[in-house]
Amino acid sequence: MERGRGALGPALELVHTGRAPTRAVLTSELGVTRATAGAVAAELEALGLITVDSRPTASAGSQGRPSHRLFVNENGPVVLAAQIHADGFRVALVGLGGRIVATTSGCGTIPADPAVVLAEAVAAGSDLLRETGRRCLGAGLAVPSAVAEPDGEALNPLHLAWPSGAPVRALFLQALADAGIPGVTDAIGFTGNDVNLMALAEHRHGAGRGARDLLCVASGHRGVGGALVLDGRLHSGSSGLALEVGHLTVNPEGAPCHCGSRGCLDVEADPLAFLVAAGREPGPEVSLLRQAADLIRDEYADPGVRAAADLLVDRLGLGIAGLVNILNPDRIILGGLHRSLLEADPERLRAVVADRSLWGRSGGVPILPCSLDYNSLVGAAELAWQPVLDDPLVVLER
Amino acid sequence: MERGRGALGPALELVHTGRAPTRAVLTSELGVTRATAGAVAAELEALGLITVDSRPTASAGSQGRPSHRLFVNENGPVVLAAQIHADGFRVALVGLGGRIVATTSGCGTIPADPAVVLAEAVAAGSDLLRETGRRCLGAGLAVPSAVAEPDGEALNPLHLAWPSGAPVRALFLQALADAGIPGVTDAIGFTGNDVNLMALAEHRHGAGRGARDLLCVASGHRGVGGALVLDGRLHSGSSGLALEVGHLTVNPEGAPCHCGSRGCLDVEADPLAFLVAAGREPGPEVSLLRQAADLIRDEYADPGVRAAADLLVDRLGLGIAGLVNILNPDRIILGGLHRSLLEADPERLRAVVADRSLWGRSGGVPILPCSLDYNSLVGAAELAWQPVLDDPLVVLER
DNA sequence: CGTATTTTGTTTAGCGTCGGCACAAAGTCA
DNA sequence: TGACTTTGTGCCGACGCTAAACAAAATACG
Repeated sequence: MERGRGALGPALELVHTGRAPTRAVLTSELGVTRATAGAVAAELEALGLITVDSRPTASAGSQGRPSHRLFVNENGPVVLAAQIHADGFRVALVGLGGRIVATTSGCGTIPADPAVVLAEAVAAGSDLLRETGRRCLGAGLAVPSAVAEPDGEALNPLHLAWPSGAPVRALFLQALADAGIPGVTDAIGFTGNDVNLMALAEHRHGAGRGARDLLCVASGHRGVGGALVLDGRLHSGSSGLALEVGHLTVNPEGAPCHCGSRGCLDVEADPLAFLVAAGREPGPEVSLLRQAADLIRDEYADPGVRAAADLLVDRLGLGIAGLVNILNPDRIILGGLHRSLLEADPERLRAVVADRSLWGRSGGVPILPCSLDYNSLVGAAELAWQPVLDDPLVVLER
Repeated sequence: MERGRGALGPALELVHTGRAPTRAVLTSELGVTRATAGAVAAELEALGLITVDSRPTASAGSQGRPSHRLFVNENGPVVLAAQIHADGFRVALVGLGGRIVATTSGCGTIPADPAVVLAEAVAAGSDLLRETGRRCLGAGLAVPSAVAEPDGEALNPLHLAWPSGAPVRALFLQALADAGIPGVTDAIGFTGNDVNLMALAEHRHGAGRGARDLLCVASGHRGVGGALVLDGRLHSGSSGLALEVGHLTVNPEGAPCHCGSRGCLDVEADPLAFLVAAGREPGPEVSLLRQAADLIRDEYADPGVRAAADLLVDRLGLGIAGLVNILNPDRIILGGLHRSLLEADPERLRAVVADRSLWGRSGGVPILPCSLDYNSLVGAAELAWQPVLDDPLVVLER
């Protein structure tokens, strides 16, 4: 009927990730004619996904007719994103462009039954949907553990007191169905490890934008997680268990690890390791990450704290160098404790990585702190948006 | 003009990799109608790339009209593949389907000037082309070292006495141009690390067929190499230096390595390490790999040899388990010495990997020996075939 | 042994999607 | 103000596919 069907998804992704501010850019990025790009934009606008500002822009610079500007529709549909963490859960409605439209959280002890938490989170999301009146096109969930494919089971969710192997995806889908969230069918509901989702979010909307091979490393509470985005897609391995980087050996004389080895990244470079190295007694009141990050922020001048930070940076650098030798990414982003360590002394970590990775060439890879708030939450939303980005028509015409 | 243009490349790849023996299979694999599949097959036949056997097949089994069978054209065009190794070079003409049409080799000491060797190899390939009268559509080169992108420079070609950073791709292209090989322009000539190319070949035509995430590990002379094929494409990292797996720590108390650490896979699991562990003096007459493989084949019953093999398997298993935790492949293929070790005792290696990888689930990944002769050579040919597989028309209509 | 059934291959018609092109619109530059 | 540059849009035609009918070649079954 109309022009521009095949290119609909790629075009939406370009606007979504902020890489197509105008129809002219869309034309070149998609490699189609202006006519087709115009038709694609018109179709996306008709679908309510993007808006076009055709007012004469006060354009500075180049000559020629100024472009109309393309925006994600700020009042368009949203997806429901939920994140479970050690201290509770957080739920958000996220629009295209990774914009958080509304968010709420629930705190307190996480019950041992994941179904209860997920039902609470979904109920909170349902409330948000009712309050805002937004149309919901999907839902995504972030959990702080590995998620095994193809069934979406949480493996070893250590700091949640959940049973290992809990079928979180099925439970999440059930909770969504029970809540009767309009627009979300059984087929749409995605689940992922929180570091994976941080990587996805940072790649689309944050410090990882434009990277082809993006490596993320983060430590939130206990242990160290990794994630890899290749050509814009999350690489989670054949069964979802890739980038379990916590058991790289970074200190042959180090502390024993439950994996049977010793000196693993997991036990040498997480918040607890940092607090212990700094000679602080970890308190139970706030999260280990918060305690560690506050210590770096407030007492970095203290020699003991500084020494502990340097030690952890050296260990972390060894682990990252190993990953650089294996994955050869073109950008690295750090989250959680590692972000704090990087920001406190960017040069030390870069030097260690460059020194221990095999070729100066790949050792010179940029290492950046993550740049988004709630990046796992936004990443969970990306999972939910993916079907829309793949083909806007089939999802919207339900 | 005709039907079936967009699907031409995918269709050729299906026949090339042996996944489309008939038009009927082509129909379902491409997700098109029988009409289109027929047109595609006709076009590929007209281009001289495939042949169709429409004789009434003595088909056993299913009912209905028997399919005509599709074959790669055995008398069709070829690509030139060259491999440089410690003992000399080998050159082959390789047709579609990874079939080696003709091959020759040059032995002797590799001169310190790579341009000389490459010119010799290309000259040998030129002779083969003249003798066979085949049309040549491209050329690929395999070298036993990392190859840095985007310029194709060989880094640390330790056992070739070449300078590190030698621009082997440019030299190869120059040699091809000097030889005036018809059909090969400056734009077509590809270079890759030999383990990478082994992985590519095994994925397309060997033990890796059908795998989605394929990990290869091999040791040919000194050191250990790795390679990864993701979704049918070689993952060589942002600058071609991915899967440098030789410096994974597999023995904290092990021998020092030139990288500054100790107990690296490179020095713990290569042919030299095996010969030393078995108490044999490596001789200079044949390659270290040959000596090690012969020892395993002929004297595996000897307690010292057996103990050395077990030790290397344990070290190798530790390294592979680390890779499994990071990459989560769905199949692993071993080459060189590691193939011999695997074939001598398949269960020991599998047990070590399963034991040391984090989840039994990903620990249960199949580990297989490589199955092709000259797999690096065939892989180099795959590099050269790739443009044809991507779009048969642009390459053939020159 | 002949007919129905199944599966494959081919032909024809039709249509959807995109490129090419001409033209209009909206700015800058001299 | 007029020439130039760049962007947006409408129209037409071509290309590449699907759909549907038909033909061919085997098996299944009475």
